[in-house]
This record gives sequence, C-alpha cells and structure tokens, in this order.
Amino acid sequence: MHAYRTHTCGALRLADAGQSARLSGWVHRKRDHGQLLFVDLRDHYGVTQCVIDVSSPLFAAADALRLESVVTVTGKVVARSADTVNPNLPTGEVELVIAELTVQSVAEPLPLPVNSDAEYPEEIRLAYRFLDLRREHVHAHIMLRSHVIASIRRRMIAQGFTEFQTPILTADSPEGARPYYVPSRLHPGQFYALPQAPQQFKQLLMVAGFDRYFQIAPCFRDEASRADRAPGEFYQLDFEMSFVTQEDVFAAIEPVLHGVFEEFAESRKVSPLPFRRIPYAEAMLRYASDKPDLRNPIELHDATETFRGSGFRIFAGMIDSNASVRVRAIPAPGGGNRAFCDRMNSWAQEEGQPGLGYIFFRDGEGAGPVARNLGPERTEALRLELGLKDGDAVFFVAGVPTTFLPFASSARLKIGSDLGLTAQNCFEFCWVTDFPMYELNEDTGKIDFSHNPFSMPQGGLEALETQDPLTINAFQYDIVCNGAELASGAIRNHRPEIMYKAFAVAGYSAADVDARFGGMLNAFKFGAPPHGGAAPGIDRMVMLLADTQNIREVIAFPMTQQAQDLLMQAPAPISAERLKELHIRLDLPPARGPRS
RNA sequence: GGGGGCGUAGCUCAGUUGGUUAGAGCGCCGGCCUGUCACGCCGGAGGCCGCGGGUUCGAGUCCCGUCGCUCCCGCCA
Repeated sequence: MHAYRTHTCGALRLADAGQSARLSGWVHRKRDHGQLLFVDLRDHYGVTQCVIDVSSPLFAAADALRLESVVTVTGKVVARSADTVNPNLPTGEVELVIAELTVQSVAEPLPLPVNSDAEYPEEIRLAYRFLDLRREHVHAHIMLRSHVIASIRRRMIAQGFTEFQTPILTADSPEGARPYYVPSRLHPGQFYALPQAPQQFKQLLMVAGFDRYFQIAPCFRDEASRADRAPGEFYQLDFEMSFVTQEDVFAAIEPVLHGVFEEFAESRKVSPLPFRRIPYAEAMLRYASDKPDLRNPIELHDATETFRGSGFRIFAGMIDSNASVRVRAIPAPGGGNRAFCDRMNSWAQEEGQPGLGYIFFRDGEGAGPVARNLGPERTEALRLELGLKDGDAVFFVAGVPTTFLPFASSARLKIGSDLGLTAQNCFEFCWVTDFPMYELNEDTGKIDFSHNPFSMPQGGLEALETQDPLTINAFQYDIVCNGAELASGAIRNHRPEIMYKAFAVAGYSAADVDARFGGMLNAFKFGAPPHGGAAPGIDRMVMLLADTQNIREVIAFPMTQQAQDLLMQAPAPISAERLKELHIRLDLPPARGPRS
C-alpha cells in the first residue's frame, strides 16, 4: 500500500465499500460524541468522513488531534446506513473506519479558521495566506485562475499564436506609469527597469517576423492600487499580430474571450459574437463613459436644444454663457414618482452636485419644477423623443462635458441598479473604438497623447499635417465587459515618418523621439510589417468570472493596498554590504513606512 | 498628495438622550454525550471600547488630534 494514500479525499464512492483504503489530508473538522468521533479529512480534492469509536486504542490520539494537523489514516471503507448518508458530499455515501493513524504534521492553534468562509481581517489572511488559501472560496478562485489561463493558452495557440517570453530586467519605457527600478551591480549608478508591459518587445517580435505573438505577461507599475487594481504587479494576455487591420485583431481575439467566458460562465449569459462596436464619441454621448456597462439599458440623450432659451433659467443661462455647455437627459423608466426623484436628488447632493433636475410623468403630463419652468410643449416633445410614459422619469445633468460626464455616468448606473433595470447574471461585451489621438491638457493648455503614442492615427501622415489634432482619431480600441475595461489595444504606428510627426504634434522633437524610442524606431527603419494587438487583463477576467470585486481574491499571494507582502515581509531593508555592492548610499533619513 | 467610511472580546457585530457591573453569536478552554456532518447540552475564561488630549459630576457614546484599515479622487491603458 502506498505510504500516504490509495485514494484522494474526494475519491471514495459506494462501489469502494468493503475495500481497505489509505487517505492523507488535513483535519478539517471533528465531531466528538464522547464514545464516537467523526473526523472530516480534507485535501485538494475533497472531504471524506472518517470515524473511530472508543473501542479503538487510537481513540484518544484521534480525539486529541488539532484542526489542520496533517494525518494519514488507513482502514476499511464502509457504506453508510441510509439515514446517515450525507447528500451534500460527493463521498457522502461512505466513510472510512480508522484502523491506523499517523500524524504527519501537528498544527498549532489556528490564527484564522480554515473550515469556514466567514469574513476575516485581510491583514491576518495575508500574513497567513497559506492557511487562507486552504479555505474553500480562495482555493476555488486560484484554481479558476489557473484553468482560465490554461484555456487562454489553448485557445490562443489554436488561433495560430505563439507564446514568447520577454525580459523582466529591461529599460525604462516612457509609457506613463511610474516604473520599478533595479540597481545594476556591474554598472555603477545605472538601473534596470521592470516592464510596465512588454509593448516594445512584442512590436520588435513583429518586426522580427514571428507574425502572431502572445504571452501571459507580468507587468509592473509603481502606482496606487484600487479594489480592482493590484499594486506593483499584474498579468495581461499580451498579444500582437502582423499584417492586420483592426477588424482582423477583433476577429482573432473575440473567439478566445468569448470561448473562455462561455467555458467558465456557468449559468451566466455571454454576449454573442461578434461583440458590439461603439465608437468612443458615441459611447460618451449615450453612456457618458468610455467603458459602458451594457447590462444597463439606459441611454442618455442630448437635450441641449430643449433647454436653450427655455424658461428653465439655470440651464438656459449656462447654455448661453458657454458654447461648450451641453445638457444630457437620463431616462428612468419606472422612476416616475416624487420619492424616487427626491432620493436621486439627495444622492446627487451627497456626490457634491448642486442637485439633479428631473421631470416625472403622471396623469398624461410632466410634473416637477423643471417641467413647470420648461412648459408643457417642450416637456411633451422631450417625452416623445425619449419614448417615456406615465410612471417614468427623466433626469438632467448640464455643464461642460469633461466635468459632468463622470457624474452623468454614475447617475446612469445608479438609476439602472436602483430601478432594477440592470441585467444580472450576464457578461455584456463591447468594443469601444476610434479613441481620440490627442487631448487638451487643461492645466498646461498643450496637446497630449490621449492614450498610447504608439497608435496609428486615422488618416496617417496627411491627417497629422492637415487636421486639427483634437479631431484626429487613432486606431485605438478598448474591450469592455460589464463596465470594466478588460483590454486596450491599437493598430500600431510602424512608420518612422508618421511617428516623428505624431510626436511633433505633441511637442516632442525628433531628437526626443530618438532618445526615448530609438531602439524600436531603428527597427522600423529595416522593414516593419503593419501590426496591432491588445492586452486583456488576466486578473480582471478572473474577477469577473469569480464574481468578486476584490482583486486580492484571485491572486495567490497578493500584496496589501500599501504594496507590502505581509507573508514574505517585502519590501525590506538590505544589508550595508549589499548596498555597497550596488553602489547605493542611503543619504536620506529612513522614511517612516506606512507600517514600520 | 486629497476626500469619505470604519476602529467595542481571538472573529463578526449590538450598545438607546452622555448615566450603575459593556452584551450577543461564532471561536477557545473544561465537563457530558455511540450516528454526527455548521453535531448537541452544561459551565468557564477572555475587554486600556485603536491611541493621546479635552468638555462634563459622569464619556464606548460629544469635541480636537493622532495611528491603522478600507473605498474613492489624483495617478494608472
């Protein structure tokens, strides 16, 4: 008989009754009946009930076992009587009668309960992550992550992609985020940077003729974390393709994402292929967001003309005084009562807004202060345009778009969820396309890249030379699922002359461009294929599939919000010798850490 | 860097208008129990109410400061 086990703790069935078996695992739970003891033994595969009574010489030893000790038990598998079968357990028709017991590893009293998924302070969970990972939910999430990644690999390879590894110790790349640096021992005063993304390497692989690249790529960014954004490091499905249009990129990755989500969606619906394409400008108009949650059916309408010169002086005055002011109407089907409208208004004030204007429809007409000031004709025209009826409401936000859009988006989401309009148990995908190439920096008044400077401007060199830069779109796209940005991508700019011009528009000289992107630009001077790609976030995908809001639930060994590893104690000081070797002298007094 | 929320037993939380000895469930410890499976029953231990200051006859409760956690803004494809 094998030293540790003949079966896993999830394996035994009624058909095994009568055999001898050996199981190894953790003491999950004990039920002590005085003369009779049940021990639930758990491993990765499941739980099996083991039983021993007072007639056994091992009874006292079994009784004394502490939870989470590791033991090996050997004995006969017996069928449970009909009234003691546990239908909730795959192994619940049998139990193992303990005849031999070996304690492989004794567990001390536990700092957190393993046999319960009850909430526990995150600090303790992270410091004892090896225990936390034994718990059912987290264990399942990490397994889901692994299965998702395996599915992605399989599907990418089936689509003709090849997996590559790119350097972790590399050069700083000016992509926006703050990089992590690693001091060089051999080159005093010089530093490697950890990649924020393998962006330039994957483009170089295209120049090298590999045609279709992918990587489950670690990315490093020294930026503040969020509930859905891990500090320090995260993983992307990074991919790139040669000789492709934007539609070719969509056609290659859609079946992968759709397939992965279908595979792990369980009962949840996944948007059919092809995913909807929504131009950026339309997304901002209809959803006030570049990552619309399409589970929510509400669409905004422009109502600027309805209010221009109207009796509703606040909006009419704003429109007259500033040509860029717009009014957006947010329909709220079923929200047509004063209680709901007042509640929304209070919410808006809590959000720091002056309030939230509304009209609600009853008895065949519009009610509320806005309707009174607007007058019956304009109110009725608006009602018809929005397709509203008695019992519905409409809310209004007004101002300069860049200022009011984030609030309008929040209001849309809140109305959808408060009125129960937002669909549940589904994954609603869309592409948001045609992002602007440039944007106006409101602080400096200068023109900045609005996304990735490597994107190809629509219209190419001619557009850069002739158009107002703020009207130029890029072949730049996002993939959005349930209001979360899952990926960003682009058709890249592979033409040096267009690259120099694109940077010139944003105020960079040719020398600047050479200094910052010399390596990649140089490669483009020796025959570069047109290419493009994207990089869906792995952690985000698993979060959606695991239906969790917290990214730390889908990472085996996450850091805290303050980017500390409580298990391995990182970051940590290093010895004076090591510092010297790295040519580093700590001149500044030690800064007090977040928790020193 | 800025804003919001939270901080009471090991854990989750309750604690009224400022008023006697700060409670419950879970966990832990002890006892009982031969068919449980979140076993059950009895008993017990366990509290600087985050920390410091203030107001008050009296503070878990009100005020100020501070520390920690968390969420958001900035930032971040």
